[in-house]
Amino acid sequence: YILPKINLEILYVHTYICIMKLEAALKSSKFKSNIHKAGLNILYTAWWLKSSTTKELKEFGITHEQYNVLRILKGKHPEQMCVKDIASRMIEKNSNVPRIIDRLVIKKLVKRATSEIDKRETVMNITAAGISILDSCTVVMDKTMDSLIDLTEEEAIVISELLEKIRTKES
Amino acid sequence: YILPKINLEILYVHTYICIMKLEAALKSSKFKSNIHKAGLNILYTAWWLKSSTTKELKEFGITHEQYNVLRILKGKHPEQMCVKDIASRMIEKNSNVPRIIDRLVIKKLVKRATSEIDKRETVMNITAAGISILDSCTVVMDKTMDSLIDLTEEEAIVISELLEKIRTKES
DNA sequence: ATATAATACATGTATATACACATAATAAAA
DNA sequence: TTTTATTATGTGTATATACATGTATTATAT
Repeated sequence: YILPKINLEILYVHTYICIMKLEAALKSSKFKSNIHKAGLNILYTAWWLKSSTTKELKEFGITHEQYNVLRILKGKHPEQMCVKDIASRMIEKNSNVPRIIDRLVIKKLVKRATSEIDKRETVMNITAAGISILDSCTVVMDKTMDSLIDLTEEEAIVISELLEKIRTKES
Repeated sequence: YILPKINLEILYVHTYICIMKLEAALKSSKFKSNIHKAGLNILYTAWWLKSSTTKELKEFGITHEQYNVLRILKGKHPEQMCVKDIASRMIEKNSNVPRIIDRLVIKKLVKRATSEIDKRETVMNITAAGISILDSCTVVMDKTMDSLIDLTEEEAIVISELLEKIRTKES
């Protein structure tokens, strides 16, 4: 890859700019290694991204995780999905899906029933109200994501490939 | 930057390899854009990294957040730190530091007292037991981090710069 | 000096994570 | 078929996040 140099200086012509170096974010002067720093940068950026998008969801009365479940359900709609299927698609794999569903059912955004085929399974379906609220959320969320992640197409691809390289493990 | 091409194919000569493309991780066939995909990759990689390191801490009986607080306290040791100072150095800025401290005090890894200078402040100090357990944790954590994040020095620097570019905002 | 504002922290509540364990239903084995 | 194992989910507990609110202390303003 040939990446264009990330020139932050050019932005100084504008009024105020908050360059969020990790050193400033964590008030730490130096890190053990660049590998270590990359790890902390990933963790901190994820927190930053999640808390920024969570704020946007607040007016809709749902959490980031509930939004995630609704998106997963809509992806298969009108097909039903069981807890296991939803869990396997969650960003945070240890999410306690039954309890996230509980709250969505209370809000009538999701319907829940026992599967006819396998009575161990609980099958979920997004309701019309759920689709409606999800669509409104999605507009805001996509716009927020685009404004938060201000990278070129090329840079976005590189960051995905580097992150996927990190997660690639032999065994 | 001139990044070496990330050649994943070369790894196939080994026995088994788990290439964690985001599509596989989230069982999703495609994403709205590369920007969007980058965002999800950041969130998912952070979860993956955090849950992997959390497992390592389990034998020491502390959580990722407690480890973080201990490291912050040791960084200033033998100086005392108040809640506000600790909070500003946390990776997750909304951490409820007083309650994380509660658990560390119960385990006698941290001592807590009211500040003499400003009685609103509570000042914390890591104990000898705290330093001892932290040192053991750090050995394991650093090794884990290095084995999880298998990037070249150059790639690690690029990923940090891209993440810092994302967080850089004008206002 | 007194009133008001700001600060630092504690605490309460709802939600979520992480994980252990219980239970019912299904699959597999003897 | 009966037993055993596995699977899918529910539930309980400890910890953490996110956020609102209360309280004591300090700073500021009049």
